[in-house]
Amino acid sequence: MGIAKSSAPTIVDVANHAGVSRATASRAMGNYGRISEDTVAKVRKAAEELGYRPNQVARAMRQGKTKTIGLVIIADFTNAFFDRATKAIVDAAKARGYQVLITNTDEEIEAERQAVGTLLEKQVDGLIVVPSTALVHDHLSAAMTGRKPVVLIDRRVDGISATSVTTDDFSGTDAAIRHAVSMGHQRMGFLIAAAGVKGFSEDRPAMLISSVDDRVNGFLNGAADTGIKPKQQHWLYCEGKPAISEAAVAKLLDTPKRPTIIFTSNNDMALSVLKVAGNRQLVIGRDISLVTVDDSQWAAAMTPGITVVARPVEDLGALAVDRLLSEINYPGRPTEKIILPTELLTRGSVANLKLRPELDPEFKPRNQE
Amino acid sequence: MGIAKSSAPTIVDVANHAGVSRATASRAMGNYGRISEDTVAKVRKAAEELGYRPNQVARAMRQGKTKTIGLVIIADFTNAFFDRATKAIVDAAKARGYQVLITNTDEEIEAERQAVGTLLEKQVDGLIVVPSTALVHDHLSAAMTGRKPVVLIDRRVDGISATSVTTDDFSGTDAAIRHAVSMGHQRMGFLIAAAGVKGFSEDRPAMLISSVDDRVNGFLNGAADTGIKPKQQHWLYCEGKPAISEAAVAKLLDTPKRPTIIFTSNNDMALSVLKVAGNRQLVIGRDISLVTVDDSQWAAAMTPGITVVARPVEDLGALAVDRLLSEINYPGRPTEKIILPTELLTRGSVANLKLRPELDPEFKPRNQE
DNA sequence: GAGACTTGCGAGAACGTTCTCACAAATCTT
DNA sequence: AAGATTTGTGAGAACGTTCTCGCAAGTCTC
Repeated sequence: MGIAKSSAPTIVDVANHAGVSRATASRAMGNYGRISEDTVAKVRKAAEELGYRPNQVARAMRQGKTKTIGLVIIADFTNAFFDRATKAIVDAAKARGYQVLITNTDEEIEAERQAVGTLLEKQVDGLIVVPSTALVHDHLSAAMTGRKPVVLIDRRVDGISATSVTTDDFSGTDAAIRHAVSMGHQRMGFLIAAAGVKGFSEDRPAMLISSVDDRVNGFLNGAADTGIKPKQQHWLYCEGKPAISEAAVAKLLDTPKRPTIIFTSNNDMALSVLKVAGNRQLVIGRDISLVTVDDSQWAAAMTPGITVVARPVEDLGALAVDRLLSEINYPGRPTEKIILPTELLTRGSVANLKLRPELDPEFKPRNQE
Repeated sequence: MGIAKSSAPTIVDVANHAGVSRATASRAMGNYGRISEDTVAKVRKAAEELGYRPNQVARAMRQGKTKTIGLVIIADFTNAFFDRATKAIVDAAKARGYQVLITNTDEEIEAERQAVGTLLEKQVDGLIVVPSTALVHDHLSAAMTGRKPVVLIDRRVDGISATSVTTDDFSGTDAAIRHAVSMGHQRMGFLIAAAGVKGFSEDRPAMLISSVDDRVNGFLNGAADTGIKPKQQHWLYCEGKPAISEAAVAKLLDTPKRPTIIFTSNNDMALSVLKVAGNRQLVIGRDISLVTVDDSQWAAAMTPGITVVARPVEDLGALAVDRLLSEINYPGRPTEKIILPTELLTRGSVANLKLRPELDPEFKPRNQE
């Protein structure tokens, strides 16, 4: 009841309606300080009647805490990481009373720098960042100096003390190679996402993001341990555009003694393999084998299923929120570089050349019957 | 330079450092009011030296505008809509100087109600909502009464005056049916996502979300116009969980005269078809045909490609931001129900039974040679 | 039953900005 | 050259909260 107000009711309206002071009304709504139960009930009732909603901007202004975290993420192409991580982070934050301000950098450092700046101006309590490069981190360090905790996910950055939550891509790729070798594969293609490269190239670029670097090293380790000779390896570092990676796949398939298996460092490139192989009537898991990083619904549903290095992205997101909030609420906590385990999910996309050596186009039958 | 301060510099620090008043410093930073160029330069220099960043919370408090919009979206399973729409909205908002606070309702009305409340408390300037149900909208109407514009996307809600941006799913599904008929299909399965249903059922639930309702009506229209008899239609309304939809697919494939083609109302269900068909050695586009709604990278990359009703999700997101901002900045603008066109992308997942009638398991050769 | 302590509440400041108003100095009129 | 107008600046209020402090009334202690 009462006179219709043009603007939303404030704590003053509630106080007047309940016949108490502003301070008392605030205490009643906020459950703090000394206050009698009767007064709380009276104020709550008044608030209810007026449809009062506390103004969190004003509260943030006074308390210096917005209960909001900033998410700086990369959402290009079908990036299989983006949707899973975002959902996990948003849900975990909500469960702990925080909201998420989201910004997208299309893997561009300037966009990232600007996004961090904007989020800091909005007074977020902390940041979760997928760093677009390991080379530049002054803006992140500056945020930390300004007492805003930063948690990096998916990729590490050297020379910064921030907590990071990443996955053990080295072991994942290493395991993938061993699996391939156990299935009789020797000639291996490797398609590696590299933001800095123009087109594609066999030369390793100066800097790779840490997760991709780990995948490369895991590949090398697995290959060395299983006796795969460098000559049998076909490497292509490749920028992200679908047209480019499709050309790279074509190039791999056109090599004289072409690989029997292709590893791709992300899902977009795996899709390029599917597409180009399909155009050439090559059947995955028979004529050409495929392993990629990151599981997905379609990788599991296809026939054959795609063998993948699965990463616990949901756990990663939830853990990042967990760490960030503890650094927000207990400043000075030591930071940590957390590495979550990966898992090789073997499906049908890797042909068993030991059982069916004739699937290798280079196969020469010893004796014909 | 200067004495190290524990907290971030404010406009007062800038004013002192530049030797002007708070008001003048604010004018210099904000480019408004009467102010000399010399003073602007002096203040800007001081701000630069101190590393001043305006506190947007304080600004929001004073101006009553946060330059933030709230996004209430559904991110369950692989929802192909979520990532594309989110990216489009975030990018469009950023381009116009707005940030996005994102919350996820797992298609639960209570979560939606709570999310809207939280976002309003955070004083967002407007809301973009994927409504989880068409039945309840008091919280959305209340937001609009409180002068916070609301734009609905993906799904319409009757009885609310909010602007909505949806896609013409009726025509899309209608076109899909006609295409199927032109390819010789007569017995059709239809797998329809329905949140309210337990398990799956042939009975149409009391309420479907508008986009799904449009798909059903488009199916019926296309079927009626092309002379498909109701007896040849196999309908299953189905809840979202993968295990359930896989059981529903199995049921369709087990019907005595099973459908030659299955339409699914979303990508999750299409993946269930892929999976179950694969398990039974049925090849998509040969033994069983498939059409779904929403294009995706994998649908295009697979062999055969999946025929889809493509919806302009990026346009939809950008347009939603556009409309929302114009309602924010020009209150009282008339609202509008915008419907964007869909497009049938025909790929190989629909077998041509006219050319190859023997692909129909019910095919009886007229004369054997 | 008088001092010590506890309880409940209100007055006022504070958070960092922008906006309104007032006013002095500079410039324009004729 | 005196009034009228424009220009540039500062003082202070305002946004809606929460927090600190002080004070009156109530309760305990011996």
